[in-house]
This record gives sequence, structure tokens and C-alpha cells, in this order.
Amino acid sequence: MVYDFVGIEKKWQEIAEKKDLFKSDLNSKKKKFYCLEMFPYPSGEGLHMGHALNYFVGDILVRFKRMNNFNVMYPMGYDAFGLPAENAAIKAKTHPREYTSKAIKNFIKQQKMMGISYDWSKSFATCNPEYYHWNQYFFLRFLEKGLIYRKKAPVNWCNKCDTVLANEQVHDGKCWRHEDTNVEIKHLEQWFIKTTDYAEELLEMVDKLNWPERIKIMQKNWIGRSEGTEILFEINNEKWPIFTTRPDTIYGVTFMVISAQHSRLDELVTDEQKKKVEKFLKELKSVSGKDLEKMDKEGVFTGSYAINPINKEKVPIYAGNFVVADYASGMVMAVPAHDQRDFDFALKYEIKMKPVIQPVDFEIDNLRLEKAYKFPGTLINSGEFNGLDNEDAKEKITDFLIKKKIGKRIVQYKLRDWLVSRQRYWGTPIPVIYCDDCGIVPVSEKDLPIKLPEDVKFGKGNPLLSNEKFVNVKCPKCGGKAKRETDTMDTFFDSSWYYLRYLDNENSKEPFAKKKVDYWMPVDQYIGGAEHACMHLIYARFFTKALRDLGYVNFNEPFTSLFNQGMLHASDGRKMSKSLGNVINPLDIIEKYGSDTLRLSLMSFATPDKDTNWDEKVLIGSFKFVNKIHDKFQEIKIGKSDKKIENKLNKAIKEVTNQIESFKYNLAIIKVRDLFDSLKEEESKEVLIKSLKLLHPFCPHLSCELWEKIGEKGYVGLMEWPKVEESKIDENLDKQEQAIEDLASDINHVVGLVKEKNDKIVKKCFVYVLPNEKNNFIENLDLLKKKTNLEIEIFSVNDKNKYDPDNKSKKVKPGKSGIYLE
RNA sequence: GCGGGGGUGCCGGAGCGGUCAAACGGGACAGACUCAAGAUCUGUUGGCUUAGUGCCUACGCAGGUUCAAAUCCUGUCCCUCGCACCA
Repeated sequence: MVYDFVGIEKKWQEIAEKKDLFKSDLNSKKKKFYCLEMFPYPSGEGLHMGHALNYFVGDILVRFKRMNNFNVMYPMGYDAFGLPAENAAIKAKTHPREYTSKAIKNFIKQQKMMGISYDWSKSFATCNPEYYHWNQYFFLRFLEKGLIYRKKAPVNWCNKCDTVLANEQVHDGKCWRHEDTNVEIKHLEQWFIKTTDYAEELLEMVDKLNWPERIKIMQKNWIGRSEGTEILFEINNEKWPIFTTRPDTIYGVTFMVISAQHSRLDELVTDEQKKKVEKFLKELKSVSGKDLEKMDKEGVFTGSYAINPINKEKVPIYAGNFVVADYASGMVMAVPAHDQRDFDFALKYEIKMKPVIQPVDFEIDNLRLEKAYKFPGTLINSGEFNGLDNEDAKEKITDFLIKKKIGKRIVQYKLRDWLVSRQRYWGTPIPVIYCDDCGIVPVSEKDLPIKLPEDVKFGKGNPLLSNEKFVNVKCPKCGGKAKRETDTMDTFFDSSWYYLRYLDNENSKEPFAKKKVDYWMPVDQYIGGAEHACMHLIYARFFTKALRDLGYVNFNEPFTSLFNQGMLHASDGRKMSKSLGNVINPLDIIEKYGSDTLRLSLMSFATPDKDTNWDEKVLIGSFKFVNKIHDKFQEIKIGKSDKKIENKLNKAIKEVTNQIESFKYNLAIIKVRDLFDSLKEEESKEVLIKSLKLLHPFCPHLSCELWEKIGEKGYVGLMEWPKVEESKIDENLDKQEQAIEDLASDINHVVGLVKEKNDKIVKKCFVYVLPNEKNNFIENLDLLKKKTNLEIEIFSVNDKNKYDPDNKSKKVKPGKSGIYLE
């Protein structure tokens, strides 16, 4: 009978939807399990294979958890704001809202066709005012709390996006969305969120998370904690703090470098040097258009000097391209003898070097240095600290500076505050009004949501500026003329708390009811790609902590466990992308083979966390299997099962359970397949029921169909997961099976030899076995015949009437039978 | 440069101290079924050797630890991903 996967899959999808089978239940007595996949960005292209992989990983787990008596929350929504949609809409000459809602409809249709068991009643899209209302609400709360502030700062600007970017959105000096576009530094006044307030906690709690190690490492590196000393250098009678992790080298300072982007650079530039500095800054801009990687360390003398507080030495201050403006104080003390960057710079500009650490194995003082010496040693040229071990000296010198009130111990982080304003249309309007008299005035809460106006002109610059009704408002404080903020929020703001909104998505009074969030949160299993390690996953963690401190939630971390599915590349090993023309659309596969086959294939050809290349061949094995068992169940008789299958079944239950729990779906599928391959034409109802339950997470539609076929009622996916019956697991049965395998393999081997050597065609096989083993072979005679394709006769060695012309029964040992062929 | 992950048979990919010439799938070859094809089922698929044995060579390369290594350690090469002048 033909396996009509299209009809079967549609049938069961409709049943699930009509009966609302996957609805979560706030009042359940069961243990809760909140499973979440990173919500997609609905593009016009529809779902890609990576989405499919992501959702299958989650759906398998969820179906398994439901069957294991968990009250499951499994929602899906759409990260619908954002630049790509805005750009795509402009290109298609349509409105972003229209473009997005079309894309979302398409996504939903595709996700339903995949048979993912979401509770659709929880869904929402972030571009709707019912959602972004609460973005604005939280923005105001943060503003109130001092967690959001506005400042002029050197910010990253992408010319293609026409907007500023957060630090996290700059990869390799390029825009995260435009690999070919260098990010420019602009000095602009922007909104920032004080993520750095939580740097320490974000770092500390990483270790407690059940997340992939590499993600944790990436976050730790991103947060980048380092301990050091802040030292006050005197410049033009003013104290300037600088940060160093090497206070032990302070006597070796021969110059200072201030970042070329430093906001106070001007103060240091003397009139004589002004032209040179300006020239340098100009050149710097043109250089930034080239390859940042190959950029040399360059700089220019500012004309000013700093006084080293420890020895009162006067050292020149340079402006340099290699100093990061917004890390620590944006200026460094340079110790060319012991830091490679400073060394390179000093060499280039012929600045003197002064070694202050004496290595153990050579005389540094008498050597012309070829590179900086960065290793341990003893202090020299360092006044009263001479002779100290340098590690020791770090402490002693810092203590000394503290005592003199010219230094302190501080901790620095690489993590920057989160720049959240964007000069684009398709995002949440920032609820702030600028009044000439009152300054920055937050929009009153009762006026929320500030709706994104539909009527705008797209072109150069922020489209919101084109709607005067939106822009020109009265000041809420004084009633005078005022202008509305036209920047919108970074869409990462939207995705920082969406997991909370699912739990109460229809609430119009508050972002969510605390009671519901208390029950469901934190997310027990989060699933998504690794590309968000240092963006979404940091923002969401930050947001949770901020909400906790504002009293909205009572937990510390949003995502207890995280699973990263591997990257699925095209068959040529390259990224799947439209421009390369190597994209495989999951829908095409589903139409051709069915969603169960796609799921089974994606999950069985490698562990799901491994990066893989797509290969259409992987479908073949799964498709064969699915067809095979479909056919098998058309004929199957319900009756009795033997001990062998019960042994296999129970072992499978045990193993599959463990393997699903550890995401080793590929191995679980092997066991399930082996089990189904072993089912005979007649099996007991119990065996069939349990087997179908094991199959269900991997082939939800087919398992339902076969469930019905064997006369069972209800939905398999809501039945209880089978329990292992240890008493039915019998190692002896495995051994017996192994004995048959071994014998068959021996016979085949010898048949081969005989054929080769004597050119003899074997017709019959006589087997001599120990009396206690004979039964097993007799019982499995058919199997032996099948495997060897021979007539077989079995004799016990003590059988006096046995036919044994070559006396092969002499060879018989326990576990080893004699064979005679003729 | 720093930090992750990885290099396994014709291919994809398990395995992560002994039970490993290495799960499972694909492919190839052979056989059964069939008028025939497909599907299905069975077997074979590193080399030599052998009436079912024994040996050799193998898990990127080179060493080492161990009675024993695909599995542990060291070095090295290659691929891949993330961060990148953070003082």
C-alpha cells in the first residue's frame, strides 16, 4: 500500500489543531517544563533548513517530555521588527508592516506543515503595539532607575544600515549585516543601557548555567574582566587616570598614548602640534576604510607631557590608533620594554625604551631588545622596588600608590554599555520627548503605547522624521513646543524579554502577570544557534537581572539549559545562501518526502549539535524506513510476541530514554529503527503500543497513523512514555542471538572458502552443537537458513546417528559449533 | 595573535583506554524473491592467509605513557568557528 504521507501528515496536523492538543495548562499538577526555541526573524524567504533543524530538536524533546508527564509550555512567536524587513519592504515597494505580516503568515504555515507541536495560542509578533507597548514601558522603568542614559560618545555607524550599531553588532570591524561594510566611528548623542552595571554578575553566573562550554567561554571573553591598577598621571596640572594590569612596570613608562577617538584629545594637543594631529586624524579615517587587520600602530605627538607620579619623570603623550577609546580611560601608559604594542610603536617613532624587569636567564639591560620581554623577572631601574619579584612588585607598588593617593585597585570589563537607539523606522519608538525648556521628558505611562506611525516616507535618513504629526508634540511637562524622539529601539530589546510575554501574551494591563511568570520561568530548555552567544544571550540575561532588581521577576537567569544545534551548510560545505544559490528549502523536501522523513533524516545523520553539510542522500535511508514500517503495519497481526522482541523493546526503551535526554537523537533513532526492523508479522498489542510510543517523537505523524491502525484511541503523543520492565531484559537472549549470528557468519565464511578453493557449490550444511545449545539453533533454524541460504541440519554431538563424514563434531567447543558442508 | 571545535573505512558519521578492522546509514558487489524491473530480504565490502585460522597495515603526521591507545600526554600540520591592538 502506498504511504500517503501528504494525506497522513495533514490529517494529524488538523486533528492536533482542532482538538487543541498542545495547549499548556497553568493549573496543572504536573511538573512544568518550558521549552523554547529562539524565535525567528520572519523574512520573505520563508524558513530555511537551519530553522527546521532547530524546531525538530525542540519538538522531539517536547513530545518526549509531554509523554513523561510534564506540563509543557512550548510557544512560538516572531521577532518581527528590524532593518532587513524595512529594507526588503522598501525594495519591494511595500510597507514593512505588510511585508512582515505576509512573511509571518508564511512562517506559520510552514511551521505547521513541519508538525511542530507549539501551543499557538501563546504566539505574538514584536511589531504589534500590544507587544512593543511594554518595550516602551520597560524603557521608562529603566530610565527612572538610571539604567538608561543619554550621552555623546564615539559610536559605530554603518553606512548601509544608515544607523548606529551596538558594540556587539560590529564583527571584525564590519557591520554584522554587511560583511563588506566597515563600521565608521561617529561622535553622536545616543541612548545607552548600563549593561556594565551587571558585568560582574553576568560573568559570575555564567559558570552555574547548564550551557555548552564554548558559549560560556565566549561570554566570559566578551565580558572580559581584568583586574589592575588605576594610576593618576598629572597632565597640565590635572590628574588623568589611566588603567594598567602591569603596575610593576611603572618605572619603565617612556610615553603615553591617548586614543585618537578620545573625546578629550583636543585638550592635550598644543598649538604647534595641532596641524600634525589633524592630519593624522584625517588619514586615520581613510585608513579605516582599508583592512583593519593589517593596520600598523601609528600615532602622532600631541605636544603635551605627562608626569609619572612615581618618579616624576616627564613623558610625551601621543595620540594613537591602537588605543581603544572607550575601554578604561582611553589612554595607556606605554612600557615599550615589556609590551609588544608599545615596543612596536616606540621603534617606529624612535622613543627610548627602559627595561625594568630583569629576566632570569639573560641580562636584559645590556641587550638590544628585539622584542618586548613580557615574562616574569626581578625589578631593576625601579628605585626602592629594585630586586622584588615582579608579581610581588605589582602588589607593593599598588599599595604604595594607594598610600600616596595616586592610585587604586580597580576591575575593568570589555563589556560596553548597550547602545540601543537606531535611526531607523521599523522598531519600537523610544518614549521620550525633547523640550527646549524642560530638556528630556519621558512620555507618561498613560500615553503608552507610542504607536509607530504608518504614514512615513522612506528615503535617506530616519523615516520617522517625515511624519510631522508624530514629531511635533507638546511637552508633557510645560505644554510648550517639543519634539518627539525619532530613534527607535534596537530589536535586541524586543528579544530580551519575549520569553516572558508568551506566558501572558494577551495581557493589556501589564507586560505579564507575575504569577504566571513565577510558575513557568525560568526556561528549562532553550534551543538555538551559537551566533547569539554574545548578543541576544547577553542582553536577555542582563534584562532578566534588571527586571529582577525592579521587582518584576524573582529569578536570576532566564535560561537554565541551552542547546546549540549545529550549523547546517550546503552540500559544498559553504553557507547556504541565496546569493550562492545553494539553499535547500525544507518545504520542497517535505513535499517530496514528508515531514517525518525530513525530521528523521536531519536528526539521524549526525548528533544535532554538530556542524554538518546537507546531503540529499541522507533522506534515502529515512524514507525507506518510513515506507517500510508503514507497509509492515498494514499487514501486522495482533497476537503474541516472543521474549526476544520483549527483550529488545525494553532495552530500546531504556536506551532511547537516555539518549533523548542527552540530545543524542541520532543514536536513539538507530535503536528505534532496529526495534521496528525486528517486529514480526505477529506481535502483541503491548509491544506494538510501546514501540509506537518510542517512535512518536521522531515520526509524529506516522506513529499516530499506525496507532490508529492497530486500533488504539487517542493521540500517541499524549500517552505515557513506556517504562522499562527490567525483568524482560535478558542478556541470555542476546547471547543466543549472537550465537546464531556467529554460526551464520562462520558458515558463510566457510562456504566462501570452499567455493574459492574447490570451486564447489555448497548445497547442504550440517551443524554439530553441544546438547545444551541445540535448542537455540533448532528454534532459529529458519533464521539460519535465511542468513546462509542453505539447507541446514543440526545434530547434537552426542547423537549417535548423526551424519558426520569428516568428523567435524570433534571441533565443537562451548559457543563454537562444528560445520560440515557438501 | 588568543580562545573553542574537529581531522576515523568508498562517502556521511558513531566510538573517546581493553569486548575495535570500528555502531548506524548511504554507495558498490553478490544472492533470494520476481517473467522482469523496483521494493523487500540475506550476505560481502583494508591486505595477505585459512574449511570457519593466523598475521600484517590502519582512526591527519611524529613521538611518548600503558601489559593494552582511534580513545590519555607532548609536539606538529591542516580544516573550521568565535574574539581580535581591552593596556
